[in-house]
Amino acid sequence: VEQSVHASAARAATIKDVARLSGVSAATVTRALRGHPRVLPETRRRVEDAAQILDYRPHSLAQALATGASQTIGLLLPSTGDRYWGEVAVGIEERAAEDGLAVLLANSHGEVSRAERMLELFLTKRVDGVIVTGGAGVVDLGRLSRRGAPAVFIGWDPVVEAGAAEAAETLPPKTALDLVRSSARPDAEVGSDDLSTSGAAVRHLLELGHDRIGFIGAGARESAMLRLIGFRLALDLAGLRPWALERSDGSLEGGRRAAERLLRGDRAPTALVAYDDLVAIGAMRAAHTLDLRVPADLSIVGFDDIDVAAFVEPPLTTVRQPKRELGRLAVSLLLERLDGTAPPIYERRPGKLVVRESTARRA
Amino acid sequence: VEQSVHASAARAATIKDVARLSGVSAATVTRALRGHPRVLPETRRRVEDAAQILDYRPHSLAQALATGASQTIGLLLPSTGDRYWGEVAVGIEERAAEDGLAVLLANSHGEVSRAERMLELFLTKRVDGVIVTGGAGVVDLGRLSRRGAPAVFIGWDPVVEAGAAEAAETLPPKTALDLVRSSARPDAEVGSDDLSTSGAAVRHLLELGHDRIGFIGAGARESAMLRLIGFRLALDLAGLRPWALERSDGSLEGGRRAAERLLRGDRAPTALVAYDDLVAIGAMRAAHTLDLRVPADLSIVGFDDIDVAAFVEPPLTTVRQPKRELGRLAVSLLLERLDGTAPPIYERRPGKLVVRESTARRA
DNA sequence: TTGTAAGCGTTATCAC
DNA sequence: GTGATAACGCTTACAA
Repeated sequence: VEQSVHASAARAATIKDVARLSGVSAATVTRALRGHPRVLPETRRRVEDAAQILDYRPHSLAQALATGASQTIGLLLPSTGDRYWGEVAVGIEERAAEDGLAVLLANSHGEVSRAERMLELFLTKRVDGVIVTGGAGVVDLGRLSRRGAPAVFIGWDPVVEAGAAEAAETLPPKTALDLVRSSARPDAEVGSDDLSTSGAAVRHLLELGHDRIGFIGAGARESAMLRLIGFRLALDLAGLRPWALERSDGSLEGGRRAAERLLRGDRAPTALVAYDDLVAIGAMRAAHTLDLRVPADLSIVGFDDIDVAAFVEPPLTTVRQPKRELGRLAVSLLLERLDGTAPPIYERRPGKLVVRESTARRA
Repeated sequence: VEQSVHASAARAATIKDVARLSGVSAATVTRALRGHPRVLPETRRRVEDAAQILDYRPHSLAQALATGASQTIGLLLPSTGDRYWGEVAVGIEERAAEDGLAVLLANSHGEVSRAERMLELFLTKRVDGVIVTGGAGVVDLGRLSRRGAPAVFIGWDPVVEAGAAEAAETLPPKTALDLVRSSARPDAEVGSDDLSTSGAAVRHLLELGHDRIGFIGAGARESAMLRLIGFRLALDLAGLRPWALERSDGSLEGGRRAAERLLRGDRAPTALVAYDDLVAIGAMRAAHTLDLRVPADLSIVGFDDIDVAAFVEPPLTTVRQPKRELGRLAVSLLLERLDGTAPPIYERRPGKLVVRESTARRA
């Protein structure tokens, strides 16, 4: 082994260096530093001092190899560029850091093959567990668990037959709900309480006197279907029917186009519930283009309360999701699963209606 | 060593298993699998088959320990919740994945202590290099290099004296520029070409006949100072002076407040260059609140072209930054530095003016 | 071309 | 309480 002349300056101190300096064995160094109960206080002090002097940091890869735990978790996001998931990621990273866990990041961009590849990378890197976000119903749950990596999902998308999105629109709401919920699910999943939260949005519009309320969804992802079903359920309760339903891809442009279709017909609604804020902002754009005033001619409510929601024109009424909290919660659940198995869990957190200026009493 | 009866099912295959099955030594397995030139084709095939059969994946932590390279880089962001940095992160993650590098993520939230702590975590995890984004002028460059971790910065904030932000406003532009550029810099840095890009924004407004042009900055971060200086330089060239200067913290709300101050006075500008799209959108909000029409009464141009920029009311004229490209570039530069040292580099990428509806000819 | 053996930096299991 | 010593899974001289 080649060693530079200035070895001490170049090379990071190892446990052996500390052992030598403090006059004990490497084994004792570990014990002293890891808080093992049976170490003489005096010994512990000597070791700690030596470690301090040498600026010793345990080599975490070596630790991982020896212990079998890498103290690292994998985080699979649709995209860090997405402001919703970006915020969720903040909560995840924050909570993980509190427990000294490092976070390995990957974006799936909604592509199955990419998701699989990145998950594989995580497993190669020997993560202790993974958090999969943004509905990757396609992820092979079996493989994950076979490989011994506990996983927590945020926003699981059930693997449903082709017609699921349509079913959520047409089947009796309760039936549709059963259908959505019947799919195989992961052991641990957290998310927002889409069903009730969507109801809150509808009730707000009902209170404002609206009865021609439309909905713009976002395909077959679970949150979209649940929000739609919640929407229908709430209308049912008021003895109303959805005035119009449109689908989008959940993007700004998708929202704009869907709203355009909705508003150009002769069955234009007076109020609109959008899948999320992005779709809602897209819809507002469409309204403006068509010379409709928001909220005078059209009320709009979104979901999430992303940061710009309060700054668009007019400021958007929306249902705030506890984004960071969801992230933190996911890590906590994962932590529980890291040592031993925990019971299956399906946690929903409520959103909160934030009334701003995009909704108004029906003209 | 305890071994379950179903060892083969429970335990992941190691290199020894592959060696045994293919009838060679572990050393040969490595060589065969890593593409070492001197392996008999026949042997290589046998090994590959065995690996395939056993579903063998090298334990990357063990590899890292043996080779000294973890094939992992650390990414320090201000926040994944920030849409600009979120997009940059997409480019980084994407480019890294192409080279099989894993990305360790951490958010600094602009806090020095947090940044230091996370950087420390990265080093503990033995990352091969780090990418530090969003102006962390406070990061101890010396320590990073002493610890042998190459670093690439995206958006370095020079460590400047307290009055720097003011200097950028008051000193002769060229002098201010020298001042900003005089600060110690990291070896490798990439970013947008703020100076020229800002000029493009100003020229656009000049062409529209504006001569009362204001600027809303964002403190002492380098990009803010350079954009301000570019702004002043471009006005100088036209024989004009800045009509008004305001500072903000670079947030939506900060932009709103700054614009409010600017627009309520009797020296209200007819056009505004904002530090970035967030500030610009905040400013638009202020304008609307004050019953000013955009762009009829006030033209506004932003920077970045974040996704909502095209969907706010009115759609925002802005300078598009090559966000993902910057991220990719940073990884490429880091890659060069990973093996051996590369020459210092300071790469600027130009932005592109995207004219939409928030700017118009002066009334 | 291939095998042997040492080593990467820890931790865990024994003894003492 | 502490020290040897053997793992952990892989790579890389050095021999053969």
